[in-house]
Amino acid sequence: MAEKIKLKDVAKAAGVSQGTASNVFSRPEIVREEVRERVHAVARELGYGGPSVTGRLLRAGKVNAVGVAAIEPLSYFFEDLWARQLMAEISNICDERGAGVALVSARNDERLAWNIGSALVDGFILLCVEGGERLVDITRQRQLPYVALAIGADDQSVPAIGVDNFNGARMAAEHILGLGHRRIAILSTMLRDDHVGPADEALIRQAWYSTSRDRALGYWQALQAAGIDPLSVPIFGTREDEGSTHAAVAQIFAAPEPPTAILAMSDKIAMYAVDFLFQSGRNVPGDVSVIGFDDVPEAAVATPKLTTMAQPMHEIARLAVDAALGDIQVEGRRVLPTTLVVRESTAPPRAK
Amino acid sequence: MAEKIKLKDVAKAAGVSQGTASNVFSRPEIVREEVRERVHAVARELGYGGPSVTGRLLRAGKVNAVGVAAIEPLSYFFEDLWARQLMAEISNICDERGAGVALVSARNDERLAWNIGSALVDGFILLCVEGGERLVDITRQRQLPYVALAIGADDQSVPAIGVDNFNGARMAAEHILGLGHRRIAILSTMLRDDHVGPADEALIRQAWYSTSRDRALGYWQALQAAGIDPLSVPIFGTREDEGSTHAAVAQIFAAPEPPTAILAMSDKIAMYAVDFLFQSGRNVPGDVSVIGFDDVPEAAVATPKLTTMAQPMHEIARLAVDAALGDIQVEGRRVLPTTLVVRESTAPPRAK
DNA sequence: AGCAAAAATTGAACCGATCCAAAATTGATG
DNA sequence: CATCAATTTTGGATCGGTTCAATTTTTGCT
Repeated sequence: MAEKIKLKDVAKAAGVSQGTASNVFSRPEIVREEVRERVHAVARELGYGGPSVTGRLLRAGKVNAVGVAAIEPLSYFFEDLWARQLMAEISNICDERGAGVALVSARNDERLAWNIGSALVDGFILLCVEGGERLVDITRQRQLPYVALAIGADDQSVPAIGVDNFNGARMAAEHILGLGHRRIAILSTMLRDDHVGPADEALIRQAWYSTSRDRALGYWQALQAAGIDPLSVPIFGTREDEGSTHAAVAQIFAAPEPPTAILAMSDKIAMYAVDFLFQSGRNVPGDVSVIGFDDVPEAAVATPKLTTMAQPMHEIARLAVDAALGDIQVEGRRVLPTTLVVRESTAPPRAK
Repeated sequence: MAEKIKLKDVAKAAGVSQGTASNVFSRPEIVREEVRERVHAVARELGYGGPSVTGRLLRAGKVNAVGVAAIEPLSYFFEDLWARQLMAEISNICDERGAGVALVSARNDERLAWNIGSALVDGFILLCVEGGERLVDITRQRQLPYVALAIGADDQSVPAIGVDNFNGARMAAEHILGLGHRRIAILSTMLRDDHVGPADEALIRQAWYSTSRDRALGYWQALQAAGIDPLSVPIFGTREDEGSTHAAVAQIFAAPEPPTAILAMSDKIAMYAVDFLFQSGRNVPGDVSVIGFDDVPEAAVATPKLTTMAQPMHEIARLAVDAALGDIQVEGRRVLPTTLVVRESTAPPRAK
């Protein structure tokens, strides 16, 4: 079988310089039509597959692709609700920009470092759901633009895009309070890696994940303003899975005066909670109102359709892609507002 | 701001040859520890970010990544059920192999050609749900290994991996017939781009999509063997969406003697059908049995849990990745068997 | 110490294009 | 026909590493 044909071969066979041959492919408008056609003809004849991407790349230094990275198995991108929604938005933006998307990930730090180190991209979008710090550290090595999403810690030196968790949570709580609820419980996302179950004030104020902490604080602020002592409302940490959520709800509703509303820090938690309430014969929103957070696509088609705080996913994705491509510079943390989406899972408490 | 540091600079500063410096990073085991450390120290001091991927690449000629391509918007990969499941498997395999995954797509042919032409990958996996022919043509240009999945046409010159649609469908029908059903209807995936609604024999035998045709023929074979005239069982083409499926089921159940079982060529169709049956007050599997095809993840959690023919997704993904990476050679069409997964949506017909 | 074998290091070629300044060609004009 | 400007083409430098044959250094053994 023939050797791999390169530009040089084509140039020689067509009797032009390599420079001209190169122009035929990458800037056809500057070469005389006659020459252009001859070169094309020769190329076709020789079976030349067009300029090698790698060669071009080396010269250009730009790949025109963004890498999305997470400390998770690669399949995380296709399985996790939030990641999926975000990826859909990110890929749409990349489509518009004509940029490619590469998925980069590994649970193992060493492997991840290698993958991040060798990904062919112009910049990274970091999905920092877990181990955000490490992910950022590893990415820094690469010396490419990057931006962190959903990062827990609030280190101002890392470019990050996040939502206003505090005010989002406050608005969620205000919605519930505005409906007239007074007995309320909170279902939290992870506060610390090793914690599940009832949480106290200290644990919350010192939570490892600022997302969870800020949302809790937002809820509290609204409760306080409504004259309810935040410390009197039960707050349970969950792992955002069925088991820990059901356990938490079970414990909450075992109390003598169970709540009439639940503030859930994620739609996933909210949906598991709704699930459990149905199974235990309670009606949502008839007996209990539930409000989620994030507005994942499933929230709109769940039964009942979930009331929740929507993250401006589209804008997050746009900013993230621009930052990763180096088109804009994100310094410190860029905070975006959330909006309340009222659907069917919240209603005034049943009149006594 | 300093210039970009390159390997050469590090080598000079550390007083070693560029070759040695290169080895420090890519084959550390062959350089003396003392030297290795000195070079690393210098590199750190200079702020060297590790060997540039591009440079390495140019030499190596291998990217160690597979591209997955489709004639769809990029977000298709995160939104479509089947694509998602497949991608999850593909990415797991790539994880194992230490290979990266790049998503390549566009609805527009020209853009797609450009994207495929400039994707930094070692090979392609083609998701040929639609316009498979064109996708293959475009990919061929690139002169890299590729393999087509779910391709409709059966051109033996394109390396493809598919499932045994004929026998899978036959087994599905045999399951239904084995339960005692005799009045049956078929809901088909697209037979031709322009067709929806009742189909006749000619249409099926000349279907544009061999997947649909083979499944239909498989059903017929089983029906025939059970002494039922295939031409007497209604078969409706759908677009695999809610509208066309509901319409088809409505029409089917408007007949004086409606069927007691439905053979659906995809889980998506099956789920929409179940949906409609519930809405019209019929019980599944009490009144009507429904069997799907594909075994998407949702089939296992639907209500009722869907009986279906499982595609060996894991193996498909493994073969596809190996082929795209050029590790194995797929010639012509490689056909994999499907397996029956009995869940809750099928049962014997109600005794008369 | 002497010498062969093993290990480490070097230097230059090479991967496949793009880019740019300089040279060659073409065309218009006086 | 000479001159000048505009258009094309050329050759060689460059991007940032890897690799391999050749060379130098180290090690092991007598």
